[in-house]
Amino acid sequence: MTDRDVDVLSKAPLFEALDEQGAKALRANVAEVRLARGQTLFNEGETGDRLYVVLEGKIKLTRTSPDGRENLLSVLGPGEMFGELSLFDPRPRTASAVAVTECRLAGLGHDDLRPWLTGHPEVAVHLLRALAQRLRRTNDVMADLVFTDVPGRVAKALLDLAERFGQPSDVGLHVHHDLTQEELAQLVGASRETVNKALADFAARGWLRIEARAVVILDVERLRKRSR
Amino acid sequence: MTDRDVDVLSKAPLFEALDEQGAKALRANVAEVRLARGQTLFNEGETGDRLYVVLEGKIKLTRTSPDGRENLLSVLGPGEMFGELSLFDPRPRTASAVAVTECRLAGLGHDDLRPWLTGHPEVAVHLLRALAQRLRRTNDVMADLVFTDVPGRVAKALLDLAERFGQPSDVGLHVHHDLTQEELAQLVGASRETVNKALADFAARGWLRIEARAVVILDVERLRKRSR
DNA sequence: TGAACAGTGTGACGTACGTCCCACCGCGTA
DNA sequence: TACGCGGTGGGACGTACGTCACACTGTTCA
Repeated sequence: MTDRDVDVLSKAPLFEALDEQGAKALRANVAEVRLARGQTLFNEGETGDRLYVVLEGKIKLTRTSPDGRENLLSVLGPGEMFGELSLFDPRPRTASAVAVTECRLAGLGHDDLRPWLTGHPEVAVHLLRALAQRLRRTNDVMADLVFTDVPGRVAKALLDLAERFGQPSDVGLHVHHDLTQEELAQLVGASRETVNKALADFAARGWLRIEARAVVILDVERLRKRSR
Repeated sequence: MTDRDVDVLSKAPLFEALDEQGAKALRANVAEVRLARGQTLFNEGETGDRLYVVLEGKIKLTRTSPDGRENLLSVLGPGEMFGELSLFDPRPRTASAVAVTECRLAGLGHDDLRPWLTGHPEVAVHLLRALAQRLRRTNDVMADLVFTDVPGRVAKALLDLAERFGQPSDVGLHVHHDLTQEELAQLVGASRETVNKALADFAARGWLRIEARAVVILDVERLRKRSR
């Protein structure tokens, strides 16, 4: 594990609560996992009690409806944690995890983590806070599904991705989200075609430029306005 | 606090992890709150760090969109907990709590609870599990919003309410949900009119009977099938 | 060099559901 | 008795968005 990895890990809610010594001890238990683009880490319905933190690359969490349609819960980048639900609540996974780009993950098993939860209350409290934040975010997304139209949701999704993966440049805010328009559509709960049209419309207005698996946001303010 | 209240409280995830002695000690800190139908306990945007458990009656959690439209997150009955997000993650409340029926609540403040979180790891772990379950449920609801049509969501909502508030009788499963059709509509993310039509359709098919703020489910199986 | 394929761009068409209406019913209050 | 008022029932109409269809591009693999 590189220094950079250690740095990324320390930003995850799980490690935030630990002092240098504790973090070091916990790090000793992580198993590193590497995935190629498109490779799946685990599938909906499987049992599993491992939690992961993204070290490098991007992972998507997806659900499949009975009739085979897909729904993208979220896209996670470096420092973000997932898979913890099955750890706190021992049930089959309710989502699949698939690599959006080549990526490296830090994995921690139930047995490695349990002593930290029971022996270090600060850790549990930090995790409670992290889950509470997630619940809030999820409720926000739900409200958007009900109240906001597809272009609005696309705008919001882009801004969210920009916040986490965006890189400012002289020409605009470069968001290399690595998602196909199909995946973007699954993320906002719409069809690929309507998402495409929304993007084309934004581009025609000069708010952004479309690139392969990326957009360059030219007018953040307009986009933000459209998202509400 | 009556014996019945003690019984109800003990089913809340917060108390589940405690032994008889611990539960007794924690109960000593609860403040009882009474609300009349329609009365609001707290509002979106307010600060607050109290957690509540419903002792009797029903509470709804609602969010209001910027343009004034309402969204009903959930309806909670006896034994169910709410308001804990602001306790774990100290931010303004993101939903309002309003009494759907006359009701009584047990309230616990941050200061009363903190020692239990840090001193009794089982409590924190139980709460983590409760939040994980909530997150799973919320994700389910989100998937329904994307994939299921309004009648399907209505069917699902009724079955969910039936599971929690339903009382079997000779004629059918009596679900006294205490919600107006408007509230039901806000719960499933649809307009009052379409929910009404869905209900009328179900009734015409003989799957249920509509009553004031209640339904009697006559054919659970058909309704379940329709919900998928 | 071409064939196959994944991803994108765009138009035509159908429909589920929202909005706008109004009628009706029961209930409390003047 | 009449009058509002909150809630329900249900029709007419518009539209956002899904589905289908097809053309176009760039990339990979014979």
